[in-house]
Amino acid sequence: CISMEERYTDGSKWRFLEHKGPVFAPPYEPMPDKVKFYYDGKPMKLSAPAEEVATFFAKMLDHEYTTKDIFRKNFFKDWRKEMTPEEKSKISDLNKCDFSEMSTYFKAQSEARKQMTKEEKQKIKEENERILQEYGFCIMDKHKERIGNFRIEPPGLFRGRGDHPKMGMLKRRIRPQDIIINCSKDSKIPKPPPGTKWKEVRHDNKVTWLASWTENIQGSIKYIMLNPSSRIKGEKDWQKYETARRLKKCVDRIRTQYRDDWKSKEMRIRQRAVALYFIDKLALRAGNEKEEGETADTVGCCSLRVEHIKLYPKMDDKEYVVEFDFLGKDSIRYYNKIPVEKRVFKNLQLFLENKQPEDDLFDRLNTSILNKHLQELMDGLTAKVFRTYNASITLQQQLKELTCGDDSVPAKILSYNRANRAVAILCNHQRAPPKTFEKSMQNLQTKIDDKQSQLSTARKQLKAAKSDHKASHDEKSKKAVEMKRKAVQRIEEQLMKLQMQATDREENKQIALGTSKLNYLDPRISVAWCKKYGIPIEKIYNKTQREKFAWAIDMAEKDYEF
DNA sequence: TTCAAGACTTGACAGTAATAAT
DNA sequence: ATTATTACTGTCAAGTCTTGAA
Repeated sequence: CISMEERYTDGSKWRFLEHKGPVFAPPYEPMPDKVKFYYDGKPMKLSAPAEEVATFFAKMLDHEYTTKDIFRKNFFKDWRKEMTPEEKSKISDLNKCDFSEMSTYFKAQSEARKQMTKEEKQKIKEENERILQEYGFCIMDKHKERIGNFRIEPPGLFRGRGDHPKMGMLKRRIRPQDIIINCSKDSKIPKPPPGTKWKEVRHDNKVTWLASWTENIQGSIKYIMLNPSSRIKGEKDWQKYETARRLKKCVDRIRTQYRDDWKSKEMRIRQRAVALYFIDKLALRAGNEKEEGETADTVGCCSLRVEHIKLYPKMDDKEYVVEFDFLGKDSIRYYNKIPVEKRVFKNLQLFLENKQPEDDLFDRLNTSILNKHLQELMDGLTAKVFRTYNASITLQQQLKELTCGDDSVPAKILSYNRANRAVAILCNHQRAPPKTFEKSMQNLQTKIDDKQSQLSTARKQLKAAKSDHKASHDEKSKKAVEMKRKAVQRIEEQLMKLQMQATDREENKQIALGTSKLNYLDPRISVAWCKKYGIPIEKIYNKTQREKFAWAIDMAEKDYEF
């Protein structure tokens, strides 16, 4: 068994690390000559670099964002950088560019890929498997571990989320000379592709990554790291939940404290206390400040602006209602109306005084001030621990409330999903309703209707069999009654299962359960629940999830308490 | 104290594989 | 066997938080 503390006391993450380096994106294959690009109605042969970037645009032609001004502007600017001087002087207006033949060509290609024979598909699959076996694993401290992302991201056009100022920019191709390799000195150093060199080979065992490079859009660093099933990720995950459990022990004290701070003479303390209240009660993210113009305009708690909240002294039958409306991570909208305590409300009014809509709500606060304060309240406490804690405790409490021991397995699973859903709603984990949602809902309803008529038929048959038996009283008719009874029972079960499915799906239309399940819910709660109610763990976690949570599946007994 | 760089977690979603229905 | 549907996996962007230098 591994210890709760870090494996090494000096902050090192490993002693030995050996891997084969990353897999690069396949090189660009020029268009066949018959596929033409047209400028101003006339065919024009592009140089390979310009053509490659043009194909990125052509591949996206069906997407709405290729019509957006910013996207087009950014793309065109970066595209021109790849052109020869002649191309540059000729191609001056994106609106005169016709990529449609390229687009058609790619569609045909993807159609052809779908039409491949079984053998061809099998061959590709085997090749992928070979690459996985060769590059997808590493050795870390005597263990063979799965690597998370061993393929380098291919070049393409950047599509940020939401209203991103950099959408359409060229994400450049990553070459071996861009890559920093990290491994141990005494390992076999990965070989760069023939004729190339790595940017650097280093041996830093204070970090967990195997390779890194700097991407050109934001200038941030990207990493190759291990899969969630690895020891190093698993231990970290466990640690995260243990920190959240420590918060459970002192959360009452912290709540008392911040409520007290609502009355503080100092503005910065009041702001800190109100912000913390939101983080605790609404599971808001911390909200680091962001560089303006570099990313989409999104906020979290500390970066909320005046324009993001509205105060209603009275709304319907409630008093002191705060209405939140802002774009959070990934530009997902957060909309919520909640009644708050009078003191919070009065404080908010105070914070809003003499401010413009675009001013910060908490002008005396940022995440680093808040986290410094939290650190003093509990070792290892930061804003995000509240999200983990509230998510996990909600799951545990909802499971307790919703699960009925006498329920069938599908009913219990519906309860589990509802508990999971409560968490997803708390964390505002939304998804776009699946494109085929309405249709698939209809299909399910048809199935239910069919099943219902099957049931009534079966019931009639049972009735008939019974009266038959009453008349004859022989063995054969008795058996027939039993058969029919079983048939009815079976159909009833199937019907119930379908109805459960329909309910579950309907309630889940705009809610994404995956993120909370993977990142916020202490898996030991789920494992314990499965054990307690005799639910196979496979019903809750698929294979990947079971691998990620192997530590919890090993560890938790039916009486585990978060 | 501020700032940026760095390392790591969290997040929605698209493409693909697996399974079910026809 | 083929097609439709669902489940899963990989992708890669966007957060959080820490650290170290100015």
